[in-house]
Amino acid sequence: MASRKSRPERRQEPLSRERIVAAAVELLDTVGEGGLTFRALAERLATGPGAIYWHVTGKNELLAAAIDAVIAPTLAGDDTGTTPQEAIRSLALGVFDAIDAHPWVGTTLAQLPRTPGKSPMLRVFERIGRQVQALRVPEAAQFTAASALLSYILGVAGQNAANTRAAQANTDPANTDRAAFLDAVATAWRELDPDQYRFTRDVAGQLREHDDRAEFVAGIDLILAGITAGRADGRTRP
Amino acid sequence: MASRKSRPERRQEPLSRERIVAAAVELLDTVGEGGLTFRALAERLATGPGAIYWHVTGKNELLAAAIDAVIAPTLAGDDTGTTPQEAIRSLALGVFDAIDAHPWVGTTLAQLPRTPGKSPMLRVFERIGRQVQALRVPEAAQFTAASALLSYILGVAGQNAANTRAAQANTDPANTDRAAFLDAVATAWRELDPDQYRFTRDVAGQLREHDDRAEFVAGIDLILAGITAGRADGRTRP
DNA sequence: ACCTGAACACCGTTCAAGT
DNA sequence: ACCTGAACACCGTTCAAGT
Repeated sequence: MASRKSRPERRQEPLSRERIVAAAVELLDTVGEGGLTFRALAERLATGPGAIYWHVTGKNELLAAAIDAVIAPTLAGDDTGTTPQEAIRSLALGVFDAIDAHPWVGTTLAQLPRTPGKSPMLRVFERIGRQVQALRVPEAAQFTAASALLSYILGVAGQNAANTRAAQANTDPANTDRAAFLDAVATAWRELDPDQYRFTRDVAGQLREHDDRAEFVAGIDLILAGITAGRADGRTRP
Repeated sequence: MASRKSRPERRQEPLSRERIVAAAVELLDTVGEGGLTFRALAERLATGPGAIYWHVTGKNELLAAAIDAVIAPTLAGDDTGTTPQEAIRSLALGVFDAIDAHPWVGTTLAQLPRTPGKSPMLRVFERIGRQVQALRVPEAAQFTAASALLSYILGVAGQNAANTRAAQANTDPANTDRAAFLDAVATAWRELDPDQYRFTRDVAGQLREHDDRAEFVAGIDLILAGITAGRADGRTRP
């Protein structure tokens, strides 16, 4: 009685690369890295595992696309009107925040080759490089400077992902209490052998008031200071 | 006739954690990351897959132990009699060379949590930290400095592993011609859209005379310069 | 105490067959 | 052109049963 022709069912939208990647991101966010399975993905998309292969060559490409979907938006911002240092800081923080929100990104990101097009890393590299040029770094040193910044960002990304995973393993998966995790690490560090781990014990206390994000920018500033060291405009915070 | 009691067969040495880890390293070195399988490992040790579990809790622990076996020896050196900068450089290069010789280390290393004991990363952190203290970095900044250096090292490790893998994928697995790979990347970079990838195209030429190892130390020196910036003894190369 | 190896519960990927 | 889902060739891990 209601309607002559029933509307097309919601779940019968045609499959597409975008829908698949979106579902993959959702799966990764909710179930974690181990949860991304062609079978689970197929079920979520109300189809069979084989269907996905028509739109995507395999799991590697799917993962790369998922990472790209999460990282690319953070690179949309505009750099004009700020100092190069500020631009690099906000660029780096954008990547940091994206990884913080999607911890699974950090795990894989660091080991994607910096190949053209495919990898979002090349876009980050390019953006950093332009600011390095704006810093008037001599041409021969530009590659080194941009690479160092990118490597640092990737290193922190990996460590951060490892920490989130460890935090989730220690407590129940629902409770990602970062502070409690840091406390546990600090306590463990303080119990290390004083002869073998003098320094680690010394800095264990600093873990308590530790802010991952602030620490991350501090590292960026350290590298920026190194890049501009010995120059008239060498101050990092202008 | 030869001997009354036959000597125990070579392959019947009892299983032990060390033998298992050694076999795992060998497998990883020869067949790569995907080659480390409990079945393949069991075959190499002339036993069943289940036997391994009596000595090792699972694959994660096995991988961590394999990494430890490769990294730990590089930390054996003595730091006395050199400047802190030199000590940090040689420490970092030790890790770099170990990863270069065993590319599979780079993939996993970056995502091991810096937990006590388990991870070789904590030992590296400790060693770096001591030299940071020797650099007379103010106490409040020591953690940041040591963390930045470690993150950078881990980031390069991951990138390096990714590059070796990409190089092996492009050419036949036997031929890990790094130079040819860099050439291919340089060419690809030069073909990028000039509007979108201005910087990357600019530095593509530098890839040709690029030396991974030298580039790595240059980055370390950049961070060291940042750490000591603005101080009387601020020069990195004394 | 230590080893064996079949069995369990999964994977990614392929591919004939359908529409 | 696009989808289906059974089938293939694997995994890590467990565990009864052996010595």
